Amino acid sequence: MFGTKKKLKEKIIARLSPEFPVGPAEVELTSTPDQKLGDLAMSIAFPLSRKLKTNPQAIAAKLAELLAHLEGVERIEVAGNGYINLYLDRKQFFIEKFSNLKKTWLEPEEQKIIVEHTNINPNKAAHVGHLRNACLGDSLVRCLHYKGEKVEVQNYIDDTGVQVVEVVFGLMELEKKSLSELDRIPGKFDYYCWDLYTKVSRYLAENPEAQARKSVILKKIEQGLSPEADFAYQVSRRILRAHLATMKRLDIGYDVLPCESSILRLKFWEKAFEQLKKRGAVQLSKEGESAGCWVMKLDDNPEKEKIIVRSDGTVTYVAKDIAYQMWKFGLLGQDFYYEPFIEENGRTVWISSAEPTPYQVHFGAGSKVYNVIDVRQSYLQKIVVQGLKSLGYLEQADKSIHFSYEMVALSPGSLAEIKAELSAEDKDKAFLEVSGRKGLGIRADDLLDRLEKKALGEVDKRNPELPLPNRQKIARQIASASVRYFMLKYARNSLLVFDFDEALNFEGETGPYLQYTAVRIRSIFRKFEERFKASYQDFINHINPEKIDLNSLQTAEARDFWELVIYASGLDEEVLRSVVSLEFGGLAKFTFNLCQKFNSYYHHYPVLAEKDAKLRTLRLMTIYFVHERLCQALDLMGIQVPEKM
RNA sequence: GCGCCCGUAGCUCAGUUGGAUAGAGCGGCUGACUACGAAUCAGCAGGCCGCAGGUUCGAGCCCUGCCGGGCGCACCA
Repeated sequence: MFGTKKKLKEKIIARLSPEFPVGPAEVELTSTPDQKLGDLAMSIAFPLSRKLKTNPQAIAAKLAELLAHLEGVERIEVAGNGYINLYLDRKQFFIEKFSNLKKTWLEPEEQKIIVEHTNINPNKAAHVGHLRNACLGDSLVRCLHYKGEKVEVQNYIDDTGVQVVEVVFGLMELEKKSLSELDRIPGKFDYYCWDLYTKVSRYLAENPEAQARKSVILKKIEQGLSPEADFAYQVSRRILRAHLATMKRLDIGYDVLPCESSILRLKFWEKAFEQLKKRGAVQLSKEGESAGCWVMKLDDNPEKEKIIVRSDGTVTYVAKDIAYQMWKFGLLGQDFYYEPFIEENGRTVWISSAEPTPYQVHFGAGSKVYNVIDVRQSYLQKIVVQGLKSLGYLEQADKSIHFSYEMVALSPGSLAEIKAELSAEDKDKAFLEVSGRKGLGIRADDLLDRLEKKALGEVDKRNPELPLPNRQKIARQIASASVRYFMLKYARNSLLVFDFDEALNFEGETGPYLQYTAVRIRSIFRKFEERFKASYQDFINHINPEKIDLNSLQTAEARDFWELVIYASGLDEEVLRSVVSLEFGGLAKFTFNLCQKFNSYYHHYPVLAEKDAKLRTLRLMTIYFVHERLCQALDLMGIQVPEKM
């Protein structure tokens, strides 16, 4: 559809521009509210009527006359009080789309795009809030790939921050563990730390004097002194492995894991600081509350200033982030060293190192950067961008995108299910924010386990003849699809109140519904091969699309066929819209609607049972067409199609 | 106090730079499995789009004010 519109638009402008003041900005082809009103609509007559001070209907009639006999357009009508509706040449359209199923009209625009997502503090298990981040980020990556962009996926690891420090504090001071005992802690280490982290938070709240001991540990970790730094290293690496394993369950992967410890040891900040000072982007505050600190003034509010370097010379989180952001754009004049961390499906995931390594790989230096971070960080992200601006990197500041989304909260029902202990104040709220510190959260692996268990039960009922490993694989695919669709279907600005009943539903607008639709189409393909003793793919490849006869279709079927075809052709546009708006709800909705339309079609028109060979072939082509588009859409959402369901 | 976001059906949410008759899912009520798989489909009920003004050919969408809710505004990350 994207390609069709693009071509049509050019032709329309060529026809109209000699007589009317119209250009690419004015001519907009939109869909009609009803198929009866045509396939594409233009509302250009309305703005023109204002400019030319005549009534819109008269202008529309004139325009329609100029547009008569456009290639690919069967007829044009003026409708309503001035809409111009285009009816496409259906056969030509279908043949073109059918013959170019693997092709996209979208084109890459950037040299290299960096997408940073997941970014979980390596001190506890991943929870549902992190899943939203990773699912959004991964779908963006997939859509950018589809568009033809070169993409690098980064997952930033804050392995020296206070969150890790608190777990180290817990291990050393509360649990009295030695470094060698760490490896021997049984079970899921990320779960162990989940509990330990809340225990430490409570301890620190009750024993304020312990803060000093914690600060000592923090300093030692930042300076790389043992054994504290070794503890932090062990803890963060082991939990990082757990996080990557969790994300792998959702088919989410990464190219590189830049670590804060590397940023500190390679002195990235010092390089950034020099540039900032030279440019006057930061000033040494002489008076007031911030005396002795290096601060950055805010563009939109000169009264306010943000502290970048503390009076004791240590750097804040934003400072490190500015340096990191500069590195992403290749503005630091320095790179990390790298070593392989793990291998996933034949893809190496690299991790940063402060020491030279034998590996000649390089990351960063993107032309555009997306940071997938929740909305609460908007203020800090703005400061990071301002840092780039005040250094004179205007283009980079412009292409430094904060992909923000609202947080995940828990419904009262969900809180009851995890047996959360709530304060009197929290009990009255309609929902509660996920909090690792309080231990309030649904762990990602717990959710996936529950979904898999439920899915396996359903698969067992329907496909008892399948071997257990197959059924388990299907259950995993269903659980993953369920989570991914759930995380994508909401607009990113809307607060997601997590509820088990909704998340565990496999019916209606859910991931499994989409999978089920694809499975049923494939089931027809399989039956075709059994019945006709021929490869379905070969059959499709040998069809001559020119020979199809759409006029032989009954009125209702012609309508339903066309609706399905034209809707399925909207994928390219939907992907582009997702990438531009960073909203994936539209893509999710598109896929769901496509499935609904197909399921309805499927109930009305038998395919294999159809006696008329020509009609059967046309229906086979139709469902093949839908299947291809559907699978592309599913892949963009990271949803796999099970062999059976 | 300042800034950002949200308010649409009983519930959870869509609504494509302002466009034609505001849509889904869940829940409720009717129906449809000897069929290419019922994790499905067909249908019914359910709406002062928070409230009040304004802008215009046209407003759920834009502007102003108000009401209700959330999140930011640290020498925390």
